[in-house]
Amino acid sequence: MSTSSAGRRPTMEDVADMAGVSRGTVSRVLNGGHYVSPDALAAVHRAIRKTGYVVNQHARSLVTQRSDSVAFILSDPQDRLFEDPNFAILLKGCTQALAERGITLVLTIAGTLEDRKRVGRWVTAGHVDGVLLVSEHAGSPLIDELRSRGLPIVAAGRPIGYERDISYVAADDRDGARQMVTYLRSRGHRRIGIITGPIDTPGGVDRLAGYHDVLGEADPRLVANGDYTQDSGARAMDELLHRAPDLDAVFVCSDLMARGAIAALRRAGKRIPEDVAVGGFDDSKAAVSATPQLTTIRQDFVRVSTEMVRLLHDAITSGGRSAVILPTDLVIRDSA
Amino acid sequence: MSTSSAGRRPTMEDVADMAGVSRGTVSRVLNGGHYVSPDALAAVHRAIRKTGYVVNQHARSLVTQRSDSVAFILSDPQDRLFEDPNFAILLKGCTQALAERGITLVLTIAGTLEDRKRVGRWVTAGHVDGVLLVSEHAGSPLIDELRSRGLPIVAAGRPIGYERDISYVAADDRDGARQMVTYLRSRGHRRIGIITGPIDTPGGVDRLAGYHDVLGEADPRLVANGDYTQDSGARAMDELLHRAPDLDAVFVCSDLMARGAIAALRRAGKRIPEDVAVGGFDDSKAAVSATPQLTTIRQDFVRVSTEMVRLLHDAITSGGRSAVILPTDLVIRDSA
DNA sequence: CCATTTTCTGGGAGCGCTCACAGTCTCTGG
DNA sequence: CCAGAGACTGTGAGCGCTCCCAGAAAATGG
Repeated sequence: MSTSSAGRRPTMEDVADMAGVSRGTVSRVLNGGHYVSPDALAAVHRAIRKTGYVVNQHARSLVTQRSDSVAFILSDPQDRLFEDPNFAILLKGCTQALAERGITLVLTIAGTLEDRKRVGRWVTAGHVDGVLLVSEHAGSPLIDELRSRGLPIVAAGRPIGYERDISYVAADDRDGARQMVTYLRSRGHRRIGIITGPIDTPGGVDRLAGYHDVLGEADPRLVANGDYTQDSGARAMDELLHRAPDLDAVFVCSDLMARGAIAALRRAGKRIPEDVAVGGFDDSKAAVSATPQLTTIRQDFVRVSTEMVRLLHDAITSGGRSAVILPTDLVIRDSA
Repeated sequence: MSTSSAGRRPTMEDVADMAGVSRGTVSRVLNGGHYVSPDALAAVHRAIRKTGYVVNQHARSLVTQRSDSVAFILSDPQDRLFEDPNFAILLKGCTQALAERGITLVLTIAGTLEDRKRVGRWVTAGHVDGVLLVSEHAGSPLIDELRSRGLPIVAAGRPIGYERDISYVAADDRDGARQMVTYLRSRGHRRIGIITGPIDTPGGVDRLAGYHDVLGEADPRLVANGDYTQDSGARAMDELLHRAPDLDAVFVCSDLMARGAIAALRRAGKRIPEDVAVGGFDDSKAAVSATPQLTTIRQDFVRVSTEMVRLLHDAITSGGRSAVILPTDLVIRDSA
């Protein structure tokens, strides 16, 4: 027992001594095992098992300048996202896709401004090699800070105001909205309302833009705002019914809001889809569990997550930025 | 421009040079600023701002053996938890409580066995100083691995089989169940059924134990198992109605399952609470949004999170383990 | 006034790893 | 039989920080 003292966590040196080789050989074994003789390889593996050696990530990262981790930063002030089943898919998808590349995903929440600062410091201190940004609202100082450090970033959804600066993966919100409104019109509806998402989110502005693409300027009384929650959908629907009692269809920019809108329509004595047709967006679980089942727009979140990871990996290894827009599809069910 | 080259990220040395002091002084400023003259302090701060210096966490951790981060490990094979509003409260609470101590919380998901291995390696490599364990099922190799590395651990909920080994914070499930069943009996119900959670979770076994505490061995036909999902609650209720059509009350071990059970009871033509009284558990949002509103058992998750963080912090700084059991309260609404 | 204490500073050592380089040893083919 | 090309190994340097210690400078007390 000359070198291996009691409480200390074993180092490469300990492993090397036990295996009768040098640090360098142990390192080679750990990093792929090339140019290592079978004997040495076996001896090192045995020594690793015996000592219970685990690499010291800090020492490794200090020299490699890499941590093999990326952060998934959630900067939604509310916890809206946790209730969104699509979010869980996105998170799982990213975790999975990164794991395949040997990278660990860690999620940090940065709801408050103070959180954002703390997380910014944490991230720039070198804990991660890159960042996946989710639901970052316009004008957040976090993006600027990360950018100034040269940290690779990929956003989920179009990062308003930063389209030319950071990579992102987004569903084609605008086209999805166009598809839905076109479909509603093709079914003979003429007074088509819209309940939008928050106007500081891409899903808010782009889906509204798609609506206008098809209908032109339309009647401003047919436009109401929501915030993606079920309650806000009901409230916006009430408003719409009040302002435009003759409306015969409504495009609701999220399935959850659509549920609220349907409840409000029912309360007003409207039948769906006979009196008012309802179109949703997301094709989340809420779409099929609603009555009637929602006609909606599907976004492929599994695809979004794999693309995000691909882009981030590219950015980490070779730099550069790019954007990917994924198609959206109309899913016809019973509500329209 | 002798030292500060272009692309390189600034080091303490750069800051020291610019401020006209030594590395040691910069380090002192960064770590509290004691024994530093006002002049030097100002100069260093100025240099830090000018260079945009951020500490290299790997270099620091390599010597301090600390990372000032802790992991929140989610090892639920399903994504059940993401739909649980209480989970969001727990996560936010822990993040907040840790932030107050200058520690960053990162969440990692370890659903599959492979994930668990990867996360185990990641954690033991030194990325974090401690671990908050959520919904760890009995017999997971993760606990053993973390324990063998001497990593401080605090579990949320009683860690079955590891009660003497790792710290934990739990609500008093057993007493909560007792309160509910006692209440149901006090309202005149005599055939009281139970829909349990998974029997490999503390919430599953302890709430059932509380039920038996009050009712003795009871009729085995009155016991059905669920898995905390709404659907499983409905299925278990159907089963119960089939086996014991005369039951006049049911204690459902989660609010979400209670919603399912209510739906099943309705389908069977039962009125709630007149024909069958229903008691839930959790006092989640689901409890108040249900019709009728659920009589349930409240657990204070904010308190759970602060206690978990306190215990973990103690464990990190001074070692040792302990357990905290928090009281649960009966909340009477309309379903019983 | 000098002897102490207290404040403040610089620099060496070393945390545990990777990487580049200089070797050594074996196996080819001419 | 020897030159050259592999295969394999050990070692030094250094990543960027903290910690400790020695020493200088300033404040204190008798």
